[in-house]
Amino acid sequence: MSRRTTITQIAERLGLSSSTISRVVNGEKDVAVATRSRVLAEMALLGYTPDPFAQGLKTGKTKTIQLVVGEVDSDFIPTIMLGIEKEAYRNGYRLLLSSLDYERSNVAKDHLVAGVIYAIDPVAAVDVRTVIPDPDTPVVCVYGYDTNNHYRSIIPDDEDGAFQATQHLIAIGRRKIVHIRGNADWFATNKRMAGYERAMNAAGLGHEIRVLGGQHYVPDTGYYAVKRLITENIAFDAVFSGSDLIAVGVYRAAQEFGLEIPRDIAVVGFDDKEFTQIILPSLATIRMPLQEMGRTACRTLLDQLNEGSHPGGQAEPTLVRCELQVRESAR
Amino acid sequence: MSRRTTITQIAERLGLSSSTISRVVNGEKDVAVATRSRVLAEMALLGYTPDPFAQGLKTGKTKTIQLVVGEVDSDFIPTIMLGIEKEAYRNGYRLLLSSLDYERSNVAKDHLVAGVIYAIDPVAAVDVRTVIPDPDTPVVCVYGYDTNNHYRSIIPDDEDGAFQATQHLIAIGRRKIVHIRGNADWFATNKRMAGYERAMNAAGLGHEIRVLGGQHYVPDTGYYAVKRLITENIAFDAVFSGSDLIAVGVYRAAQEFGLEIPRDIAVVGFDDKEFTQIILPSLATIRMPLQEMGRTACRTLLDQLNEGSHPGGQAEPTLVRCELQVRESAR
DNA sequence: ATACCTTTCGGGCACGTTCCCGGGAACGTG
DNA sequence: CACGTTCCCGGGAACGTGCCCGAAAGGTAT
Repeated sequence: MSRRTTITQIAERLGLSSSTISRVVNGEKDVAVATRSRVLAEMALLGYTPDPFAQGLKTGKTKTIQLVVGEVDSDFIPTIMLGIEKEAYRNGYRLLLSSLDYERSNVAKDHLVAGVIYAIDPVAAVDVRTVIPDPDTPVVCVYGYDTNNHYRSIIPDDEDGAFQATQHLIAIGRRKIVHIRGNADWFATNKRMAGYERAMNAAGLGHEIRVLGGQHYVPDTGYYAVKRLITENIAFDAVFSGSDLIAVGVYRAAQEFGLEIPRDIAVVGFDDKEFTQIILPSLATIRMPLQEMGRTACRTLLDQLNEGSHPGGQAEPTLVRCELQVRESAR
Repeated sequence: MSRRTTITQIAERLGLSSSTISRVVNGEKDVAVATRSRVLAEMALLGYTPDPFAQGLKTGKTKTIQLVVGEVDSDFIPTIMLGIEKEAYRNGYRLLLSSLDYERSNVAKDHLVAGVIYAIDPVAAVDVRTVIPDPDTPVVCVYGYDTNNHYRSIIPDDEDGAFQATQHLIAIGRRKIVHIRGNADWFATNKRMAGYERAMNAAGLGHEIRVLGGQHYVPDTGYYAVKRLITENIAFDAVFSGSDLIAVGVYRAAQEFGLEIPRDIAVVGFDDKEFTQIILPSLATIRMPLQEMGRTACRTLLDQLNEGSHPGGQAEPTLVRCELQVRESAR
């Protein structure tokens, strides 16, 4: 219950006015070097921190950014959050957490937050403008993206990741490389397929391009794709899976039909989920730099906040480079 | 940039005083029914919400609770967070997110938060009192617990979970059940062993009790334990693993030595990680009610906030019941 | 009729901070 | 010496809300 130290207390103890203390707190120029250091010393002594409420009330600005997540217990969001958090706190910003389900219409309703970061699963792409009531609050999307590019967004470079995966399979001597894709509702599905095709064409393997799947991102999609290849007697020596989960299906089919990984078929997945290092053989995959994506998203928002410059018209999503993780399934 | 509607605006439009509006906002009794409804209608019309800054400045109280997490990208924390979040927002509280790493000494430093929830990995048990500067701020721990029970904490009932696991193995006809435990630094390790022993004794299998492991919660611990059993020619028909990760090691050893799961040995893990449903055969395990734990933790904190009653002396941790997930590895 | 209580409402100060404005001292420049 | 300019610093009004205190109106008991 002990009252916190205020700006006026310091002023009285030093025989100054509260205005002066305020000036040194905000780092303004109109204060002598001697007085400044005196104030700083006293502040440190009493352990002064400015009252966020009084500050917010007076200025109308906040050092709080709202973090809206689709599902907190999604696989990737937490790591993204970690990146956002580091960057935010490093710049003296607080993080207000809220789930999309429970905020819906009242995101940034009270002028309590300086900006909003949307960390949403891209599958459930929403028109972000419909959710933000105030068109003036800066918004940045990460992982998912705003459907009409009205706000800036940071997303993984799926196309390049797929390119790396395919290129690696080619590099270890595979030629008949099959791509098993997920459902096309998700934009990344096409990006990954494009990367696969580009790598094949670049290696002069355009005639070997073969794409299967197209169902959901679950093991069954991989299982049935491989099963079909075998029953139809189509030769292949490698699989680039649209996701790690699809690769699990490939594993199951391979085991069932007596194919050995990676001897008979090499496999590369996408996502770098935890189990890729647990299953046998360990699954080579594409790792998305989740933490860096979060960091970049926060950085982008902070820049908008400082410059006060609004993105204005359209803005292409910023792509972040993915990285190949070479493991037993593809070497 | 448009200014928000304030309490005084409503007062002027209705020919009342700001005090009256304040009274109806806070639901106090000294206001006529007629005036109350008039004010409420006007509030709804203008879309009024009280300014959190002005409120906080005046009252010194906040509707914000601080959520301190060990590692956001830990396996269990996110789901716990989800439970906390639901309960918090349902009661009109905001959630301030901060990581232990970046907050350390300045948790709840400014009187900005009403209370603190610690969602920490229990392995790195900290003396929470040393981190909270103000002894008067209510604190609740979840998943991990305060080493000296100075604050209330919500943790899974590891002992009962282990009991259920062992009991199930007995129910499906196994007798020579081995327990492979993790490292004893973590308090839950002993709880789980105790549950195992209690179930064995209750079934009159006390003479069959056999505990191995004791190293870290990694696959190798399970692998070498099983390897030792086999090389020393000790008969066993089931394994209760201290964690899912340890069970993975059991799987590997079983495969290496030609033991079939669950025919030769049944396996039950602990944690219900995602990969338990991906590996073959799917791993039976104990599921911790993470979301409910979060909910309970938040509920507990809110109760403390409302009653203003401090836990006072010591408080035993609240145990939340775990649930057995029967899968292929143990049926 | 007076005294007293209850209900309903307004006036006004305070919370801690920012910011505009103005004043004095010091420092030049003609 | 008079003047303008720069550098420091204080006074005081807000920001939107809560809350204490008192006032007016109406009712009831004496």
